[in-house]
Amino acid sequence: MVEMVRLKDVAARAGVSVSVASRALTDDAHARISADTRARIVAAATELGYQPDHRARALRLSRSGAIALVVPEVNNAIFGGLHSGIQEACQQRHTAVLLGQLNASDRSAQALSRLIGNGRVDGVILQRAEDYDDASLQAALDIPVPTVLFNSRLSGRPGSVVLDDPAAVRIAVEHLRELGHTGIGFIAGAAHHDAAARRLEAFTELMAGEPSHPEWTQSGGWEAPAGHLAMSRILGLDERPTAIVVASLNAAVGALHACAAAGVRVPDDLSIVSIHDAWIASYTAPELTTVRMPMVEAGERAATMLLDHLDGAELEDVVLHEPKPELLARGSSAAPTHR
Amino acid sequence: MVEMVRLKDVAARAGVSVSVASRALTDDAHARISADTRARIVAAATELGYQPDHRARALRLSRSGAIALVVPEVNNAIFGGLHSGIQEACQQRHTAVLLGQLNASDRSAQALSRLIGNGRVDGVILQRAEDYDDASLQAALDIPVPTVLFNSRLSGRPGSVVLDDPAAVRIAVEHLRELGHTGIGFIAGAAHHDAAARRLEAFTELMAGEPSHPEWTQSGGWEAPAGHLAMSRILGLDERPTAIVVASLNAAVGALHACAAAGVRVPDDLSIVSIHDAWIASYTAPELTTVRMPMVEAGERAATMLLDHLDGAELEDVVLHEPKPELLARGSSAAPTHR
DNA sequence: CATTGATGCACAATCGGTTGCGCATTCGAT
DNA sequence: ATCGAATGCGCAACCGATTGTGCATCAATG
Repeated sequence: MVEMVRLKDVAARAGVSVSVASRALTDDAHARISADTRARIVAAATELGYQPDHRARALRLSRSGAIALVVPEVNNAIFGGLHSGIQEACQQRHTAVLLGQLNASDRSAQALSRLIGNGRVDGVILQRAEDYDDASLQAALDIPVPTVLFNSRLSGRPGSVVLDDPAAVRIAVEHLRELGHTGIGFIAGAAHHDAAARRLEAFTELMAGEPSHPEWTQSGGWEAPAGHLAMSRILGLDERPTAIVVASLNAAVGALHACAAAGVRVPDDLSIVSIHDAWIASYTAPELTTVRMPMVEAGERAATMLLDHLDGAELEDVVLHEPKPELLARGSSAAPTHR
Repeated sequence: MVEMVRLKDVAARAGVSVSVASRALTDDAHARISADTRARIVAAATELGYQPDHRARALRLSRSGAIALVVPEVNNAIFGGLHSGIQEACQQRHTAVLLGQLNASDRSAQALSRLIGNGRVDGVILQRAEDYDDASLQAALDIPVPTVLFNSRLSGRPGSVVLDDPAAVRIAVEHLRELGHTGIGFIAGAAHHDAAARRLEAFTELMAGEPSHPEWTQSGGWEAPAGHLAMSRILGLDERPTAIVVASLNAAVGALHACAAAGVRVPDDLSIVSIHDAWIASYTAPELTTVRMPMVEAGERAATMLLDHLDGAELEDVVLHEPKPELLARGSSAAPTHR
C-alpha cells in the first residue's frame, strides 16, 4: 500500500502552481511554459512517482477512461481472441476494459444500462447474444454512450465490425470440394442473428448449382449443445451429406461429439470443417479442421473505432477483410470414401 | 443517447437544495428530513430517471465502485465460473468488474499497477499465473489497493480463497480405487504454484501405502500442451499406471489428446479423472470424468471478502469446504482391464 | 411568557485535476 | 525612449456528488 501523491505535491516540489504542473504534464498545446520549468515539473513527477487520479480526471473531463466489453458467454471460443485485441488497443490508449456478461436470465433492456452504470464507461463493445432479435438489440442499445457492435450490424445505426463471413464459408466449402465432396451440409447459427444469416446465405449461394438438400442445413445456435442437436438430426436422415460446415467452433465440438456418440467416424464417414479457431480445435479427437478468423484484429479494430469516435471521429460499419480467413487443415476433413 | 440528469435537476424539481436531495437519496442515517420532503425527492428522482454520476461519487468518496479481476488466461476452464461468481456478488453491491489478462509477455511488477491505474479500482482479485513464483507475486502485489488471491496464498499476507484441493484429489483417487485401480499416476500443475503443490501433496499422502512410482507423477502446467507433454512422458514408461489424476481440466484435455495420438484407449487402457469441470468435459471423446469444484461460490466468496474489507472488515484466508467437490463420473474412467 | 431543544433545511467546503482568463514581466520594433 | 505584443505563470471557477455546520422555525417545558 503506497501513499498517494497528488498533483499538488508535484507542483510544490517543482515550486510552481498546480495549474502549470497540470499543463506541463498533459502536454497542453496552448501551454506557454518555459523549457526549464517544464523539466523541473516532469522531474518532480517522476521522482515522486506521480500518477494522476483517474477519478478526478474522469469527473473533470467527463471521460471515465474505460469501455465495457459485453458478451453473452465468456466460454465461447471467440471470446479470448476478441478480448486480447480489445485489451491491446485499449492499453495503448490508456483505457481500461470492463467485462460484462449478459446472462440469458437478465436480457432486459435495462440490464445493460445497469451494467455500465452512469458515467462508468465511455463506450461499449457488444457481442450480440444469439437470442437477441433486432428489436431487443435496439432496445438494449438505448444507453447514453456510443456502442460498437461486434459481428453484427443494425441498419440505421452505424458502429460495427463484422468478419468476412462469406469468405470464411467459401474457404471451407472450397476445401471440401477440393477433397472431392459433393454432398455438403451446413450447421448454422441462431436463425435471427445476422452473422449467422450471412454465413447461411453465403453457403446457399455456393450450393446454387448443386441438387437441393434443404434438410442438410440445420439452424441451431453457437454453443456445443446446439451443434450436437443439429448434427444428430442430420445423422438421422436417410440420405446424408459426406461433409458438414459448422458455423461456430463450440457448435463444431458439439457436432463432433454427436458423431462419436452415433458411431459415425470422422473424417472417414463424415468430414467436418468449422468456422473459427481456438486451442480446443487442436485437442479434439480427431483434431478439427477450421477456418481461422482474425478475432484479435477484429477486437483491435472495434476498440480503435470506439476510442476514435470518443475523440470525435465518426462511427463506421466495417467489414474486416484483412487478414483473410485462413484454412487450418487438421484431422476432421478428408476425401470422401466411395462405397 | 439519453440526456444526463444531475442531482441538481432532481433537487430543483423537488424544490429543495442539492444537499437535502443527496441525503434523501443515500438514506443518510443522520439525515433529518421530513417524510413529505423525502417522498417528493424520491418521486422527482424516479420521474427524471436519475442515476448518480459514478465519476463524481468516486472522487468524493475515494471509492471507484469497481474491482479488477486479473487472470493469466481467459481461456482456462475455471475462468467462466470464477467470473460468474464475482460478477454476481459485485452486482448486488453495485460494483463493476474490470477484467485484466496479465499476459505472459508483460509479467513485470508494474504491469499490474498499470492495469489498475490510479484510483481506477478499489481492489483486486488475482488468479495467480502458473509461472509466478512467490517473489514475483509479492512484487506484483505492491499496489495501493487490497488484493484477494484466488486459489493461492502468501504467508504474512492475508486475503485468499482457496479450494479444498486435498478433498478433490481424495475424491478422484477414491473413485479410481473403487473401480479397482491400484497403479495411479498424477499430472500436477506448475511446480511452484501452491495450489498445485497442495494437490500434489494430497496425492502423495494418499499413495503413502503403495509401492513408490515417482515417475508416475509428472509436473507440468495447467494448460493443454503441458497436459499433453506430461501424458506423453508417462505413456513412454516401461511400466505404466492404469489410471491418471490430472490436476486441471485443460491439462486433462491435453492428456486425453496425447492418449489418442499414442493409440492408448481411454478408459480401456487408461482411466483419466480431472480436477475441475466445465462444459468441454462433456464434449470430449470419451467424455471426461471430473471432480467439480465450486468455482462460482469461490468467486462469490472472494468478491464478498474484498467488498467487506473495503467496508472495514479484515481480510481472511479462507478454505472453501462447502459445497464439497463432487465427482461427475463420465466415460474416461472405468475398471482396469487385467491382462 | 421566556427558554431550551429538536427539527428541517440550506450554505459552503471538499475530493483532485483541468482550463479560461488576467497579471506581470520581458522582448522586439519604431 | 516608448509602446504593443508575446511570454510565463498564478488565480479561481468548475466537473457532480457528499457532508460538517449554521440558521431559522416550531414544539415542549417550567
